[in-house]
Amino acid sequence: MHAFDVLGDPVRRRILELLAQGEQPSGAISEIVQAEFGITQPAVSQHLKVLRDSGFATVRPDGARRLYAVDSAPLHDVDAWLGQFRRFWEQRLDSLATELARGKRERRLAPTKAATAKGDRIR
Amino acid sequence: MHAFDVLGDPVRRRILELLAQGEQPSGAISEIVQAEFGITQPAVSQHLKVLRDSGFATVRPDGARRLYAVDSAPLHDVDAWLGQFRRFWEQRLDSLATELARGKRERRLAPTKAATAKGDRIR
DNA sequence: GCAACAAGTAAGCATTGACTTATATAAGCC
DNA sequence: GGCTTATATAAGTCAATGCTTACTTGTTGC
Repeated sequence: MHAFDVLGDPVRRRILELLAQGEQPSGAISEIVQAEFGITQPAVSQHLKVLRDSGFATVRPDGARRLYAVDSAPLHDVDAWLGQFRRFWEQRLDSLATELARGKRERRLAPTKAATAKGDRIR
Repeated sequence: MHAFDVLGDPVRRRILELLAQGEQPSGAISEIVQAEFGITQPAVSQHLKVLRDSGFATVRPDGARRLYAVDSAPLHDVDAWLGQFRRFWEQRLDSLATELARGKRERRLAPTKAATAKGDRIR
């Protein structure tokens, strides 16, 4: 199963969010997810299996419990794939920054009608 | 359909990769994808519809053609979600950098048996 | 040892979604 | 106007997946 398919399920995303806060036993995860999504313990266990098999989570036995933790490797891969699109929003942020800088300079020199009409506040 | 579900499909990911290189007509995309995945034109058109409906792509008519382009907003959202895990691999990179620096320093001062035994080359 | 608990597996069912072929819409061209 | 090209939509099929209930496995504590 591809990394993006794994992340396609809201339950699995929620589990990863919980694990992002640190290692947790199956039971604690199950309890929260069952409450939030209204599904049974086996259903959660099946999702944990998917996360294990796809490398998103690691398990470590602790007596009768299983402690789950995030393995960031596949998430890193996803991040890398997104990399090829990052310039799109970074570019927009840059031009926004440029725009703001220009506006600020203009206001500093001589406040214009255009600048104030757009709803910009002069600080 | 959730952003991650959209990205779950390999055909849609490929289309986005193609669009990352710039605006392109449906036909050009279709041609490539059909060749690579062995699917029909309507199948590609349906994927384009999903990308449109979910906000990943925008369309603009050009005569009989439709020019598609990436809309980065949902990709940016996905990137933001990944943000909560970024520290996991950044932390690992930091410790790797530290480790390399330590190794380099040790080798510079006095090459040890341990360092060379691990297969490290002295440059 | 055995009851209780924690977690995973099995089997079956329902839904979703990605594909196909067939068809519709609309623009380009002679 | 009528043929061709470009793209989208409709309807139907099939496989994948996420759920359920039932059951198994392994650990704890008396």
